[in-house]
Amino acid sequence: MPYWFFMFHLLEKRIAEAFAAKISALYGVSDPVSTEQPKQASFGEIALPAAFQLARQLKKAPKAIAGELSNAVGAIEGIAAIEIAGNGYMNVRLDRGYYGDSLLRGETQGTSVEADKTIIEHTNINPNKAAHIGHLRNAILGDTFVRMLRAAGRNVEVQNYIDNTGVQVADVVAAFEHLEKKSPAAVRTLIETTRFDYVCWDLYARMSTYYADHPEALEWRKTTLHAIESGEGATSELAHLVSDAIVRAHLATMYRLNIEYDVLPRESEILHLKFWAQAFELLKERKAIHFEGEGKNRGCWVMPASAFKSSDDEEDSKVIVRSNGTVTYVGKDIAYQLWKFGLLGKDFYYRPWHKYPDGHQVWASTSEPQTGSPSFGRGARVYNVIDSRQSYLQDVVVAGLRALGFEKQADASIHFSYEMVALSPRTCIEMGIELSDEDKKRPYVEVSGRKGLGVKADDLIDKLIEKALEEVTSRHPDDPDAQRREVATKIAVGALRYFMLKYTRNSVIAFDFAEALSFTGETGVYVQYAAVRAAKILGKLGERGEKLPDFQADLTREAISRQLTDERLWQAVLTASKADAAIEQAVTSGEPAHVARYAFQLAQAFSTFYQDFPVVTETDKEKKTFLLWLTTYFRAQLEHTLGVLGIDVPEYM
RNA sequence: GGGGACGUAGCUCAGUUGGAUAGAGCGGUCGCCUCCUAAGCGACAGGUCGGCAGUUCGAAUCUGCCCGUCCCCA
Repeated sequence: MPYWFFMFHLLEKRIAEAFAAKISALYGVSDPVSTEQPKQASFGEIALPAAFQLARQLKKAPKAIAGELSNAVGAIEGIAAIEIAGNGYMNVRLDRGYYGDSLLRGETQGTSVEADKTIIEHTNINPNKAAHIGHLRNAILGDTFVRMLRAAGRNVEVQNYIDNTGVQVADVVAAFEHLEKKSPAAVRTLIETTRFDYVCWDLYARMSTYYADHPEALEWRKTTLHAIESGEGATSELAHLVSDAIVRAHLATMYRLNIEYDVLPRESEILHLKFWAQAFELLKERKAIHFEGEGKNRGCWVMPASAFKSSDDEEDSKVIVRSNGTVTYVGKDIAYQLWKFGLLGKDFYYRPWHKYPDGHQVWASTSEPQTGSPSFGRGARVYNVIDSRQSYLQDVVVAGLRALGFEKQADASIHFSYEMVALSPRTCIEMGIELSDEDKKRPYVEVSGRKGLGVKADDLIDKLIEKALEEVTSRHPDDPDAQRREVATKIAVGALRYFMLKYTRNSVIAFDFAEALSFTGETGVYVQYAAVRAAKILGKLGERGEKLPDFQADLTREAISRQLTDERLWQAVLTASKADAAIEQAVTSGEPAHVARYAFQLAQAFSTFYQDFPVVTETDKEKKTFLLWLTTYFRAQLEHTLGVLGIDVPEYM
């Protein structure tokens, strides 16, 4: 990564260090000096509030301290001036020529990828029906965070856990066997001839209704779960058929959104390779859980509440193994989390599952020994992208690690939580979902797979593509259909990914079709449009028979300095140079929305530049060269930032 | 009952560690295509940052209480 990607950061650091040294020398105070963005661009580029903090300790007016400091600090490379403003702010003005020159001529450093592995688990959809918009938020957040970390030089492994032995799969299997009377062969035909994930979506909702009306049918669920766990017989075969087909459908859906995975650890292998048994021994051996002899949890293995919350009430203990000997989800999750850190003492085998068009291979766990397969897991840090409703269970998992003595790994277990995607009442009505008067007044209505209430991911993507195609066709009616469709697809994906990313993680998204289908304002489409226009300027140059200048040769530092006296150009350069600072900050705060927000600001800066400066027709040679350089720089930064968001730039729009 | 999240413009949301005149998009009103694509640009209107008290030189931000919405655990 070129060091100039961090030009702004570098100067901030340089200034902070220079002031910290001077403060220490003058006042004997050794606090780190913080920098801020000035409230208004006209104040300068970097603001130092240090005088306010010192004022209390030194019992002196902030303004006087600021005056002393700015006089004493002396010349700093790359800084043009320091001004005192307000009650004691020190505002720094950068040397514009120095800054622009560094961006143009800065030398590149080799990319250093961290040795430690970061594991990100996301998507994790029950393989029993089509993916819906809630799953999209999970996958898009997870995938974007992966891209952010990789852009910041981290070594990342993407896992998508598949619960192919759970209740949800069992219910669909039971529905095929008992409601539909289908043999495995008949289901195989369905898989080959229908939108199987959609068929299962409806069937799952039907089964749930049936259970509600015929509670005795719940016995089917029990026997089906047993059959699946045994791994033998027609029912088990059916379960594998269903879940494998649905997993393929999910991966195809996610691939439409540029989302790929490295490995699919599956619950069936966790069972057959007896991960839980191993974890159970460990938990007992290290006394992380104990057998309850009395009370409501009599006969259960429980983890004391004191391990995961500020209560030692026996009532709040978490049951890990039920009195009938079956293990709870949390128990299995602890085993799985131990495996992710390489702490379980057991491992999966892997077989190739799917190869993406770019050659990237996804592996799936298997219980049969394989030759030549890679290894997974053994992470130094683990992010679990799971919605906030499960934060209690995630806390218990981390407490389990802690109780086992794995403090470091407990600290490195991060629940990357996010709020759910619900439906706006308006959208429910549009979709023909009946709402009670009470629900109509709510800001949103929760989706429910059990009721089949929700927006399917592929339906939404299709709808977005059709809408984009209309727009593309109205602008380019004569272009070949395939080309228009390709452009429309990139626009649709950009719109969807941006929509899911623009909200911070802890805000509930009340999904609204009108909003999601919007292509104006703060949208992915707006950012793509900026990137397309930047590329178009450079394309236009070629059409006119002109060549791109050799910027390093043609633009002297003096020339850059002259051009950057124009405030508008300076602000443009400044905004464009902050891409990696924005990404870095978003990584630190764990908030992909910050990258989306920066992308929008970057596109806004370009749109303003585009409006103010006709590049191709510029007659002043030096200015034209500079404008062309800035255009290439904008283009690179827009594409880089969109890439981190997983959004492609269309050929045209 | 216990734990957590949230409450900012008509609507949907940002708001870095407490800092300068609280921002953006949508919606509304009014302008801008002979010129690299108007999926764009500019301007205007719109606020008791849920309420009260406190800490502080300074609070949308921190603390306490209250009101309201949602989620989880029992």
